[in-house]
Amino acid sequence: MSSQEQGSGATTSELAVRRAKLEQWRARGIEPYGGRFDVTHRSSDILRVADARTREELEEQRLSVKVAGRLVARRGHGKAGFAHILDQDGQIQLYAKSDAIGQDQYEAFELLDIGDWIGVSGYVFKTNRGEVTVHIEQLTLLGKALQPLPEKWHGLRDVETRYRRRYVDLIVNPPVREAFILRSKVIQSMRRHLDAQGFLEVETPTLHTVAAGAAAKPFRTHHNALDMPLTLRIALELHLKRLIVGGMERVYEIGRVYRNEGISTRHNPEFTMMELYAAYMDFQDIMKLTEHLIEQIAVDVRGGTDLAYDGQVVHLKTPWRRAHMVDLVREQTGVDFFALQTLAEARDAARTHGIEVLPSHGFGHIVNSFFEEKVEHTLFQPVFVYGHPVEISPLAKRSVQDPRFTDRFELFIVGREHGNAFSELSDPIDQRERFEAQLQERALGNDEAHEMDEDFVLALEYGMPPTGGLGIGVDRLVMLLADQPSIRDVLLFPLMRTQE
RNA sequence: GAGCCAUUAGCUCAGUCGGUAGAGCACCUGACUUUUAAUCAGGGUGUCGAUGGUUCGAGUCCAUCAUGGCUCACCA
Repeated sequence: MSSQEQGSGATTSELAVRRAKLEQWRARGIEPYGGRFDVTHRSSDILRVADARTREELEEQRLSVKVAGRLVARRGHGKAGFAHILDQDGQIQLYAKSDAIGQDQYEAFELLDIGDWIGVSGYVFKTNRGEVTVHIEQLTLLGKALQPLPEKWHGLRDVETRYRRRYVDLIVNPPVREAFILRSKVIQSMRRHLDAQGFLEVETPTLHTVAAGAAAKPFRTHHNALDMPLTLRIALELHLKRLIVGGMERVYEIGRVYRNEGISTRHNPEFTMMELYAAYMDFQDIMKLTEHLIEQIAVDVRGGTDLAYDGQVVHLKTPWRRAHMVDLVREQTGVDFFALQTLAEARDAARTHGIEVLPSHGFGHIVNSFFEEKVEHTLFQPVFVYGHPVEISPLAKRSVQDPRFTDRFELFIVGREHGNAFSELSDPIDQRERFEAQLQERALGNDEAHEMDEDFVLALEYGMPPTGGLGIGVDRLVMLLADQPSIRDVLLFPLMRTQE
């Protein structure tokens, strides 16, 4: 094996055959990596036009088309042959006949390999069996494939190869292509509905000097010219709220965030968040906004609100259930944290129920641990869980009823968190204290506690209107709507360890 | 980070008790002018993930490593 063939997929001989064909094309005076091609129809356009006509009508009209795509199947019959090409919309059959296109063009047709990009011009007809087919009049090689494609029947199953060579996965596994088209539609729909409500889409920095806005370990990097440490953002939150201070009353951003943490079926180091902030709203308003947004997206991309997920049915018809975190914990465990007043009581309850308590854990952390351990996985149908403890919510406004808790909610669907929202903390003095409490946690060993963001506190000192904010994990929403069990199935290029 | 599982032809997979590797598709040669996973005749193209070990002999047994998957941990 020569060095340039190292690591390639195919056997030396199959590669050699295709390389030889490359030279045969050149010998015919044809450059195998061609130039532009005027496409008049996608495969779906041809099917739509032809389906509306009978065989006889098509024969009379001789509708001319130019279509391009990747050769994915071919069946030769001596001096004639059929083929299928795949374009972004799907497949269309081609028919080549030596009598009609001449010996030279027919030899070219026979020289093609599965995987080659071609353009054809011809006319549309229906075969004896009724399949809409383009009768080739002119064949153009647009791009030679040197690697063979996986098998037509079983496709590509090997999960590792599917992720590492997503381009092959997209070619041979149609449901994969559909899932990513759906992803695009989800984001499109999200934008449309937010834009319609007067939200302004903005872009904020991904290189941050302070890793705040979420509890997560950041990626660290460095700017050479300024000789300055930087982190990749772990959230969009604090910059978007600065814009609220600046008087941009409704803003949102759909963007990548980065967290230097474990990888699982629900976590990738980089993922897509949508965060929005709306002046004069509170977390109750955001609940309504959230459920309607997701309901509308589901209708847009799935045509309804009852969705199959993992063999069960999720009902996304609004309104959704609202439940206080403490009430849910009481339902599942009988422990009523409204009634417990001291940290000691909470620790006792945790010991009784086998909940681990770390030294840095306060009352609120214990409530949260109960929720995560005992409740979270039970929440299959959509539910807004509200009233998170203040200790785990350093950016949320305290609840007027009980200042140990906040006006915050998380949205759970299929046992997973899909969104996080609150009435934003706008009191700069309280905000500074919350950051300081986070720094103390950090000192006690929680390296995911927030860092102090002095400039953000300064912004709040200029005055922020009452504001409701929301973050939605876009990847998880796509997983839900596409009925995919792993985040890697909705990320085109999930992070993989490098080989060798 | 831990446990379990997987890794054999380009792809999808067999491979029994340890005896020097097989099928289908793809590919190659030939036949065939409306096929549909086209068909017919012929051809096996391989560092059995890697490295050690046990053995007369290892795809198979053992150890280590690599990569991946799942579960757990982590991750609001």
